[in-house]
Amino acid sequence: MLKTKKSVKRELILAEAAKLFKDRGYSGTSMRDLAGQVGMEAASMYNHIKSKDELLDTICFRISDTYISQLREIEHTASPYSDKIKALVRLHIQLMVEDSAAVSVANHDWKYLPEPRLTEFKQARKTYEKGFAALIEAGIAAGEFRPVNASVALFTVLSAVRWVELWYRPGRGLTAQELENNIITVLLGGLEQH
Amino acid sequence: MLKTKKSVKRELILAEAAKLFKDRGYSGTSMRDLAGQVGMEAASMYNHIKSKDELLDTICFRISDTYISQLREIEHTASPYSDKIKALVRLHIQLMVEDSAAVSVANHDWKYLPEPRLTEFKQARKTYEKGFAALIEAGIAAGEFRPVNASVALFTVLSAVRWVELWYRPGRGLTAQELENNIITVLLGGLEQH
DNA sequence: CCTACCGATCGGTAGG
DNA sequence: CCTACCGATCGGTAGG
Repeated sequence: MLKTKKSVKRELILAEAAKLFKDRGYSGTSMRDLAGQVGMEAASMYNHIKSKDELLDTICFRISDTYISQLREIEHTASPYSDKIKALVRLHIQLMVEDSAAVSVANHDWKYLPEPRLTEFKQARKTYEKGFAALIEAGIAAGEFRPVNASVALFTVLSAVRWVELWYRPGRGLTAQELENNIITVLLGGLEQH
Repeated sequence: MLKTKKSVKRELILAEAAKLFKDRGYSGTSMRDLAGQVGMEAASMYNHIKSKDELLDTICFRISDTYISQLREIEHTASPYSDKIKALVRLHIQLMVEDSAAVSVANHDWKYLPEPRLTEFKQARKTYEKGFAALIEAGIAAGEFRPVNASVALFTVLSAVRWVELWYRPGRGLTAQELENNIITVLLGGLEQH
């Protein structure tokens, strides 16, 4: 019972931390800022968390774990490579729309992770990128995709999805579905008419 | 003579500041870190600069001025819209390759600008985005581009170019030319075969 | 361009 | 969960 209440408070702190880290950056956010947002004194938060570093660590690795487990699932489906790539693009957009603060922190503030977690995070990201690139290369080998440089295609696709976090506001004209469809059209079909 | 030497030193400080801000963020970089990189004491830098804020301001507005003046030039050329978009994509990639630290700071740390410069920077960015989006819409109206949502296409293109700053290292397999050509192929032609 | 230093704020702990 | 407080570090200034 007590344990449950504490973990609820801990989740609240994590959620507010993600928002503040997104808006002001990890270094730009003080534990007193965060405490104010949560509604307690800075010292009191240390009953729920170990340190500022630990907040960043939890936020970053939850996101990277999600990406990697979803990639594994998609790898094991039997469908065309273009469908696999589309599914990954939709995954990125959905996560960004659902949990934009945490995704943003994992994208920008991971560099403040202290060792050895910094190295572990970079390795997780590399694992994900290699799996994604392998799908693109397989798609090229299968004749589904143009013979572009797979790394360039990978990063073009991955990054094309990242400004969603900066400008997309749900309910301002465009639904998440329309957003997905438009981005996939540009990335898979290209801007030009054929 | 003295004036020249001072401005040379000032440019050195600006260049090192851009590198540190890129690597550690604006808030994560102390004036003592920067002084160490430049080779003087923190207090001595204030003979060349006014404040830490002023460094950020100069870096950010130099970049936004460059983008806007180049956009104006491209707008006034008489060429197909797809060529105009390609020229803008090449401009982004070239600036990123040539001056990746400053571009990175203008992309990520502008939010630490103090008012009223923060508002001015946002306005400059909006001006650029509107000009870029207008070219995409004109291209759609002219039948050159698919009828996608122009805002989505704009941000997909703009952001597709941003991971260049994170992973591209000159002379590691890919030249800047090959990079440009591959990115343009994916964005304009699409990943899928047609 | 340096030494010496300012007040403010940082992440975190002690003790209740 | 709070008050009180720690040593460290921050951006910046005075004065030479």
